[in-house]
Parts: sequence; structure tokens; C-alpha cells
Amino acid sequence: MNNTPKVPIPTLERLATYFRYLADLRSMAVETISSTEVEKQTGINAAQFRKDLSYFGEFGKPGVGYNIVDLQNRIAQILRIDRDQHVIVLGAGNLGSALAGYPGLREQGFNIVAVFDASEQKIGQSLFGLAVKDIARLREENNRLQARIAVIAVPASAAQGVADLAVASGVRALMNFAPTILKVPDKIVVRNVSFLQELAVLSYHLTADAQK
Amino acid sequence: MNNTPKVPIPTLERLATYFRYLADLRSMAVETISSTEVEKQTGINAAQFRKDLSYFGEFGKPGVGYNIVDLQNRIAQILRIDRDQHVIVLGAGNLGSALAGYPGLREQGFNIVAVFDASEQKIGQSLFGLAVKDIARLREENNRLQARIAVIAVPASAAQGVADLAVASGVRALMNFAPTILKVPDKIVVRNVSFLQELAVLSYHLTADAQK
DNA sequence: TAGATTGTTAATCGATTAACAATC
DNA sequence: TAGATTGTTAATCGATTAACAATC
Repeated sequence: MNNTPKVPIPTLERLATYFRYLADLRSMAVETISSTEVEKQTGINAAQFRKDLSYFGEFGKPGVGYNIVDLQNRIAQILRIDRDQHVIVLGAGNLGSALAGYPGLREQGFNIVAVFDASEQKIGQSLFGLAVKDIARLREENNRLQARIAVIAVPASAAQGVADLAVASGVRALMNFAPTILKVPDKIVVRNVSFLQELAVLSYHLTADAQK
Repeated sequence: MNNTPKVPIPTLERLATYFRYLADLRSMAVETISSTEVEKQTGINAAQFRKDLSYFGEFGKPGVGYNIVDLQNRIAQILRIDRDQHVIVLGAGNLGSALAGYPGLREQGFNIVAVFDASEQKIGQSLFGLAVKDIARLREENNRLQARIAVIAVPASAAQGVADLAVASGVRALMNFAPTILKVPDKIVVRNVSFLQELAVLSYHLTADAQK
């Protein structure tokens, strides 16, 4: 029984943007906002904004707009960031360490509960108050931690193995920083973050004849 | 005179993926590859692959496939990663430091030439062999460095100011890690990397009724 | 009530994929 | 030549945006 009519990924991404934007408005003690005002300030088309929300219900009042606090709460519910989400970081290199210490995540309800690594030197070290754990013990540890989201921050050569281990340990969603295509079971969601891809797009647009 | 018929962004992103994938094949001493083989190994539709390349010319031989070395070189040319691209990192916090030390970038032709920060304590420190420079001197420094790509790794509150400074210093492409919407002149390209967005999409898909 | 703004339908735009003639 | 695979056109799919009746 599936009543939500398949929400586009871009809509979910924008929802996260709205959430943050609403937090800013909230701190400025604004009460309501209209979709045209959203467009002015974020550049996201007003119809787009209304359409995005329409996948999940009715949130505004015709003639008035949207109550900021209410809307932010509803978006938090939709994205399941109204509760704390346990996240584990796999790989305690530069990137894994940076993520473990990134304050923005916890603020938004993503709670990094453990960091794992394979290196003898790193295991046991403290990283922003978290002890680095042996990745060989991921399964036992996650049995206790119950994290469903994992961040893969290991070298490309190790990424598939780590992903397999994560899936076997009950993880259902992966944020993958390794520049490699992961093979995972159908039920598992993967988001690839590729610095190389981003830079390549930028680099392409630097060329003279790529100008619009 | 614009002969390239507006290339979709997803095509450029996939081009970066092909580039890396071809590097792997190359190290395995494979000579040629067909689009169906690409589909099998990467999951990217064979027609998609051919279409992506078709924006830039003809690269394959009917009945044979694509020469791996040639194709990789051509893609490098298209993305301008055949030459070294100078990149500056703005912000020497956890994330900026991690990026400065990320080996994958240099391998792909992205050469981090300097790191800038505003903090007294950080200026002058060494980061993976690079001295952290005073961001107040960005303009003079980049006059010499001539970087056209900048990575913004500062807190959201500082991001717009840093972006303005970068643009005034000759930067034309921005990779923005700050969770904020940057206002920049039309000519400037921005790619936003939002960990929050990624995690929100994952988080949403953990819910039972989000299953396809 | 008149003015503003919503939620939604329909039109548009753009990207993906299937099909196939051309070609090695 | 027969078989394989390209490059490209046309069909499909999906996302964005404009338009507007409903409603505060």
C-alpha cells in the first residue's frame, strides 16, 4: 500500500534546502512566507516550491502563505530528521575525520555515533570525542549501535568491501565518497558524492566555448 | 559562435565517471570496450553512454567499440583535465584541510596551489606541504597563482563574503561546501555540495513507505 | 468584498532510452 | 560476407513551470 506517489529526488534535495532556509527565517523571527518570497530569496521557482510540498500534503493558507515554524517541522518529519539519526563513518582518514568533526550534521539531527578504520595506528585513537573502532568488528558494534546510515570514506580499492560489510551489518543507506561504483542489493540506497565529478563540471565550464 | 549544442550537466558528470572507469580498464591492459560492456560494468545505459559521447564527436568504430586509451584522452580534453588546473581552498578547517590532503584530486589534474584562512592561529601553519595564507590577501596572491577554481570550505555565515572575494580575485568556478545559497554574477559557475542534502535523501528512503 | 496566494492541472522543456540504418 | 557495434533519430519518460480556479 503505497500512497505517496513516488517523489522525485530533486524534490527531496530541495526539501533539505527549504529546511535550512526556514531555520534562518525562524532565527529572524519571521512568521509566514509566501512562495514568491521563497523564489526571490532562494532562486527556486515559486511553482516548484508549491509542487514540491504538494507531494506531501497541504501546508499553506491561500492569501496568506506558509507558517514558518509549522512548515519546518513538517519538512523535518518528512525527511525523518525530526528524530536523531545514527550515522557511522567508515574510514578515519582526512575526510572521515573531517566529517566526524563537522558540527553541521549533528545540528540537523544526524548523530555520528562511531568511526571505524582498519589501521592499527588509528584504532583506539580519539576523534572529536569518538574512539576509532576496528572495522573488523563492525557487525558486532552495529548490532548495538543500530546505525542505518553509513558514510564510506575509504580509498576506492577498499570501498566495495566496506560497503558489503556495512550492508551485512544492517546498514541500509550509504553516502559514498570513494570514486567507485558500488554494487549493492536493491533495497540499499546509495548517494555518491564525487569531488572529481564536481570539479570536472566546473573545469568544463571554464572553457571559452562552453559559455552559454 | 557556439557549435557545441548545450551539453546536459548529467552528461558532464558521467563523463567524469567514464574517465575514472577507463583509467581502471587501462591498468588492466584492456584495449577496447563496447557500450554494452560499459553498461554491464557501470550500470549506465549503453545508449546513454553513446549519446553522451556524441555531443563531442565520434569516438568509436562500429563493430569494434572504443579504444580505451584514446577515449580517455579525448574525455580528458573535453573536461580540460588534460592540463593541470590550479585550485585554491578557502577555509582551513577540518574539511578544507581534508581536501588539501586528498590525493585523488592531484591524480586527476586538480592541483591545489594554496589554502586560505582568516584565523591568526592558522595562517602560516603548514598543511600537507602548503602554507596557510591570509584570506585578506587573496586578491594579491591569486594575481600570481591564477587559480580559476576555488573550493569554499568556510562556515555558512562567512561563505557569501568569501565567494565575493574569490570572484573579485579572478575565480570563475566555485565548489561550495557551505550550506547556503550563494549569490554570484551570471558568468560564475557554482556547484553546491551539501552533505545535509545527501543525508536527507538517504534518511527519507529509510522510511517504510518510501520503498518503491 | 477585493487582493493575495495557495494547490493542482496542463503545457513545456529536457533528459533517457529504444530502435535501426550505416559501417567496420 | 556475416556479425557486431556504432552514431543518431524518434519515442518515452520525468521534471519544471505557467496558468488559474479555489480559498483565505
